[in-house]
Amino acid sequence: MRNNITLKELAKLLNVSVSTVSKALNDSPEISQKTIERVKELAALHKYRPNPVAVNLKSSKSGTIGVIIPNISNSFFAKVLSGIEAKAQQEGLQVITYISNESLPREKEIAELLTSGIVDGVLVAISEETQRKKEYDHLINLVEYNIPLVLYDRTNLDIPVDKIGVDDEKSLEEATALLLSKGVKKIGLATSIHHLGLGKLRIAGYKKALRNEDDFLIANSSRIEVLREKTEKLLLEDKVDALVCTDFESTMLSYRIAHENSIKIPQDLKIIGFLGKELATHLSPSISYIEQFPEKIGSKGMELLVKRIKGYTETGQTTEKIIQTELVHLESTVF
Amino acid sequence: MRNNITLKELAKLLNVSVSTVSKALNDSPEISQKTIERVKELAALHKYRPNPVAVNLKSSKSGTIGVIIPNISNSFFAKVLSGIEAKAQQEGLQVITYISNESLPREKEIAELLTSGIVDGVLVAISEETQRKKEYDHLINLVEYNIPLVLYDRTNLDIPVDKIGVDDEKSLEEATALLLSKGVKKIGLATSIHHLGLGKLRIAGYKKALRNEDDFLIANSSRIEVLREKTEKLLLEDKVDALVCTDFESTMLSYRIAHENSIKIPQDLKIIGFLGKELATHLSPSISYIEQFPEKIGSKGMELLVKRIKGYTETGQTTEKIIQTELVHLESTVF
DNA sequence: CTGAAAGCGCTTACAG
DNA sequence: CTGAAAGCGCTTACAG
Repeated sequence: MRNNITLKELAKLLNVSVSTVSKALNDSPEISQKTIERVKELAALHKYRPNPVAVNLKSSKSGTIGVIIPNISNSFFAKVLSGIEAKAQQEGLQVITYISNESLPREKEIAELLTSGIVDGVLVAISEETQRKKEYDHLINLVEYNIPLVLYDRTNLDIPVDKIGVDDEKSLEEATALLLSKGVKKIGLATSIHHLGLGKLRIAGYKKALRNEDDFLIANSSRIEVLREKTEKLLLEDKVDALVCTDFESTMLSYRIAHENSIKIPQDLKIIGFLGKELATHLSPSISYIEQFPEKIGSKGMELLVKRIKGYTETGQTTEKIIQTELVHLESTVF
Repeated sequence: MRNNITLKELAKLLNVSVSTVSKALNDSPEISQKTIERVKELAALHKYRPNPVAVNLKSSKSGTIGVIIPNISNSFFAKVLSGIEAKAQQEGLQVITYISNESLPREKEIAELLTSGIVDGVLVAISEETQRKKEYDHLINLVEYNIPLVLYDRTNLDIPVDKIGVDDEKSLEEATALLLSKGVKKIGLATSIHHLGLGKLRIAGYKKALRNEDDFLIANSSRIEVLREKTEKLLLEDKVDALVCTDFESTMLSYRIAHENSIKIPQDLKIIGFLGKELATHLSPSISYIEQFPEKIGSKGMELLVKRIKGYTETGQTTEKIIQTELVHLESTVF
């Protein structure tokens, strides 16, 4: 049953004033070396730690940043959080996590909460619903409250804040182009996220690489059974030689359908998908995937935010960073 | 460029004292209905929100709880966090996330940080290194600082705090027993976590079900290549009819080895593994798995913590809860 | 029913 | 070099 000692108590023990103790602990040049030493010694002895809440009240800084995550069970976001956390630790900042569960109302609630000054800055990946309904007032509101804001991953919305994203279009364009360069003729695309901004960009990349509209072979549905039918058609009727998949669901489904129909990967079918490294490498055969470096997105996003908080960035000027993706070749694209 | 209005400013605008405003907003019976209405109206107009930092300083509560997570990329922990978050939201609490990366030094740092009273309570799953070295002083220290502490998931250590865990031994015992009851003869076990408390318990469950030592067929190694060799031996030489796997790594590896050697699942080999639902159902064939209900662990853990914080639990008395696991049958155990 | 005062634990401009 | 005082934004026992 221990209690944290306060400045006041320390001062009493030392027979000096609270101000002197405070200054000594902060290495103020106003205080003599001797006093500084005396104070620090006793402070260490009693394991004094400044009450962060009181410090925050004085400085009107909370020393914490808020992170809004659409879905933490998505390993992409879990890794982004990991990157954010690591950087925060370096900076001596705390991370408060908010999970929006892809819900706009929840996101609004969170944003509302954050206007009370509970955090010094916010990192947001907007929810699916927010993307669909294009309602950004709650985010703009944060900016008006002078709360530094950085958008990560889901950045294709037009509000003037710092952004850190992935070049989603380019990622699938390059993947598709690579298959073409290897002489693959029929390349299909499977997607369960065509209705999201993210999915649209990835599909656009695929189309850009193929150029000719007649070559587009797309299976799209957010309903798994429909997507299954469409993908089966691609594999069995159109007999595609390769499939690029825009997300976990479509990647795993394609893999499953191939297996069920004894279509051999990579001999009969190449696959490139979006999966985390652990999963992609552990599948059999392993699946070539597009690495997005989520930890890097987290840490770079945090960097942008810290600059903003410290006022290094000019107001009225925003930065947009793109983390380049990388196609990782595994067994599913062996030629 | 908006700024949060303070009680003082509100008081000036209303020509009443700060105390009156404060009491009115808190529906104090000391204040007349008329004044309460006037105050609330203006507060709403100016979107007044109490500065949480100041409130915390008065109440010496931070309104936040800390969660120490060994590894957020592990989807089990991500889901636990999700459960914690959901419950925290109900309780109006903030969640500060700390990732220990399975490191004891980092865990100590975090614990040290938390003694400053930055949080009202802590949920901890200890790191692997902490488990191995059995160093718990930093946790005991938290208790001595009167910071309510709840251990989740990794709970087999002897310190007197509330715990919320999984019955790891029973989970594999039941899984193994089920296979036996279906007439499966040779049941092997693959594990990459035999050196961890968790792994030991799961292995103990397997042994308990089999009873006879001569029947134990175990492939264990934390080095993937060694585990591969041992598991191959189990499959190709010992010709086991079923494999129970204690973790992601061993489950995926077994699956992969079976595939490489054209061993048909479930015809030639049944598999029961530890995987998240999404992955287990999306594999082809899908893998029967042991559901641990991580969200429930999170929310129940949070419940224990909240009770402790509110002082509903008697000091000196600790609760230990176990969340029952459930074997989910998918294609890999079709008979 | 309303307000002045003290105080939560700290920092800092100012005086001595 | 040290200390008294004011103040960060709030709450609450006490007086009127």
